[in-house]
Amino acid sequence: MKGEKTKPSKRSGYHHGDLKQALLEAGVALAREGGGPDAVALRETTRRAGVAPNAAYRHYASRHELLQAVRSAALAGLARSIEKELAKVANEADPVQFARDSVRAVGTGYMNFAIAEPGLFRTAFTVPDELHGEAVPEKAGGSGMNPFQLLGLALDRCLDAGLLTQEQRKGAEFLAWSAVHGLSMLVIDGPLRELKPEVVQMIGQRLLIMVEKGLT
Amino acid sequence: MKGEKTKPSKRSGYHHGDLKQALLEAGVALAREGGGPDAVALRETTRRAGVAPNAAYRHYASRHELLQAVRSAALAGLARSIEKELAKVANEADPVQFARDSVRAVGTGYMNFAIAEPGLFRTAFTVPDELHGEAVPEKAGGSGMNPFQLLGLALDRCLDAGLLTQEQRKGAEFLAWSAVHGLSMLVIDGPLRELKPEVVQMIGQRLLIMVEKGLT
DNA sequence: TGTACATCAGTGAACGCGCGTTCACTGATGTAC
DNA sequence: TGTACATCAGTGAACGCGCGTTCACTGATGTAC
Repeated sequence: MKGEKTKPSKRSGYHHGDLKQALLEAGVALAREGGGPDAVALRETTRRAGVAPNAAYRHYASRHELLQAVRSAALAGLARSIEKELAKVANEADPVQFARDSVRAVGTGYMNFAIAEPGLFRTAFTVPDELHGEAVPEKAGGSGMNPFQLLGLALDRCLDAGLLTQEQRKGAEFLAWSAVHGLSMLVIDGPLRELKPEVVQMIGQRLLIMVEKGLT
Repeated sequence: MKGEKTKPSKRSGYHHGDLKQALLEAGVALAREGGGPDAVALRETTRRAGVAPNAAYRHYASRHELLQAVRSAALAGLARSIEKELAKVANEADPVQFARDSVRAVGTGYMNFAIAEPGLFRTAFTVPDELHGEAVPEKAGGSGMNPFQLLGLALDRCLDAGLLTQEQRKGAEFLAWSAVHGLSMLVIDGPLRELKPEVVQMIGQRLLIMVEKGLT
């Protein structure tokens, strides 16, 4: 047996094994701990991976490219958080209740992630600097849907259940998303940052009710 | 006449005249042009003011303190934008319509500022790093009310007009604010960033309708 | 009104820092024969 | 199965940059007499 190779992230001599992945993980850790994208420094990332600074250039063309990978991972994490909440309501009988709960779940998963991982959340919403038409690769984990698509899914359920008209459904993503995104931001960065968690939780629920009522 | 002193921002020899103000203005310009708080570098600020780097320390204890001043100015700018919209509806007959329009005005002024001055908007919502109980000085321009207070004012009008019950009024700031803040963020930094201005404008109006309906 | 002097507001040079990136290199790996 | 060699994935040293901040200083201003 070639047992010595089974430790994937341990250095096996001169070669690393999977440096690209290790760098990505280190970058994610930095974004998480450092509270945002600025904390993802190429040098510090390589330091964490136990490698010379320039070794990163074998796998990423620049610091910016590494950051985009981290951003992608952060977005995937957000998606996973939403999916986790969605899974809880996956088997409902009443389609109307099902649709309502789905929208709620998306909002809850979104805000949960923002509060639990503010650094990654901020990183996920960093503007990609050069906005050349990127097709959103969205690799890691889960269903492969991004947060926006998951919200669309939940709203489609409202449409199917007759909660929303075609007219109302159109562009509803933007409205619901805005509300949830805004509260998340205000809680982690803004003036609501020192509110107690249970208060935030309550406001979050009221916000979702407002969205439900306001959309129809 | 002492006409030589009338040019306030022109250097009058060794002494500057009003360096503190000049630094603040340069800092605001940097935040505006650079797209956010990171662009407010102390050295660059002094360079703009035509002064040695360390001269800044006569007026601000640190880069951080300068940044807080810039942040304060940005917040004041936001308040002014809201007040501008509020002023348009100041003289209404029907109190219900007046109240509705007031809330709309606050939201519109808020979003207008975010879109017109994204750099200042981002700076306004930078976390003050050390969150020692700052009493929000809120000096410059206008009524002296901050954006949050202006929103509260508009919502009070809804309460007065009978649009909102006491129960509904409570904490309504957070809900309305979240929606408007979220759309602003998504438009300037997020996935809605390449939407055409007229589309954004329309979504903004729909969002405000949603808030109105959702709050009651 | 004129002078002495303390105070204020600026200068100039230097510090150490961490950063992203480039260069020429070398150790390890895998493939052809 | 053994060896030659191209390729790959790392090293080590150095670059220039802009930053925030500190130091000892000096020019300008205002006040007391």
